[in-house]
Amino acid sequence: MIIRIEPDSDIPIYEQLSNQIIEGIARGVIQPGDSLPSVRAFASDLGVNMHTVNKSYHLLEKKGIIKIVPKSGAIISSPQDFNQSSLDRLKDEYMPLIAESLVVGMSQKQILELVSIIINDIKKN
Amino acid sequence: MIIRIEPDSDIPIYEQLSNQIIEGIARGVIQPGDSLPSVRAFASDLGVNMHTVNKSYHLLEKKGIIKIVPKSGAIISSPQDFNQSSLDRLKDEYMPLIAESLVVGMSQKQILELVSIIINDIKKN
DNA sequence: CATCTGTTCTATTGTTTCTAGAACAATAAC
DNA sequence: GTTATTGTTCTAGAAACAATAGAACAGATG
Repeated sequence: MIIRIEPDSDIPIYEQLSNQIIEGIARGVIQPGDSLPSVRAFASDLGVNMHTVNKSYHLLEKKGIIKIVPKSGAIISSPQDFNQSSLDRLKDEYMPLIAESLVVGMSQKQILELVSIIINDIKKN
Repeated sequence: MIIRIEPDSDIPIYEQLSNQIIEGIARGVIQPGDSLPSVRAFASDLGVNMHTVNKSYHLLEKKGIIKIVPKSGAIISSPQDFNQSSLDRLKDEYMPLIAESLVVGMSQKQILELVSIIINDIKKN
């Protein structure tokens, strides 16, 4: 799995990493049951600090996407295990983005099309 | 227009304010051509610092949503004035959210439904 | 036993966020 | 024309966050 970190981005490194891991799962590059590299190995690969990777893992665990088994590894959870709070959080995160899309002049159709394009782009992998 | 600021949120105040202004425009509570309160008056209303409101205004201007006319006020732009860079930025922001939705187990249909619900919720105002 | 694992602790550095106060120049109001 | 208001700019400080670094621990794996 190829991870691309941009140190000068306004998005924190630990968030970039979390997002790309999520994208990797969505694309099927990583699958439920698979385990992520150790925080040390991953940090070494990416050229970042161990604690930064650790923070990413804990963010993913908070989102319910992986399970960190101490002294063993970080394992991708099954989609079945998602809960209502994840849905509520996602809705809150969609709202400002959709509002901005409307304000910027996009129609409902255009927004749904954009979302469809992104979904299909992910799925065809 | 009612603005609700949560000082203890993990979302910065200036971003909360920007988001709610955007939502207000999307809902039609504020319209293109309308002007926003002065940074001082708004800050006083909200109980925050003038510079925080100022930062919100500049974020909105960067997004192409308002135009700050020095010594005059901040005016809501028309939707026609949006540009390609806004679209690119929005696409980048949709991506991680959609990927997470898929990972968490939502189907394409469910995602499109959620987006539709949010759009209609905004539009019916 | 030795290694590797995630965890925890202290520490430092730089950035961001928020508040604060003051001053400036141009516009608007009277 | 004077006054008040406007957004802008500057310095400054506090607090939180982001990222790095090094060390140590205890449990699992080989």
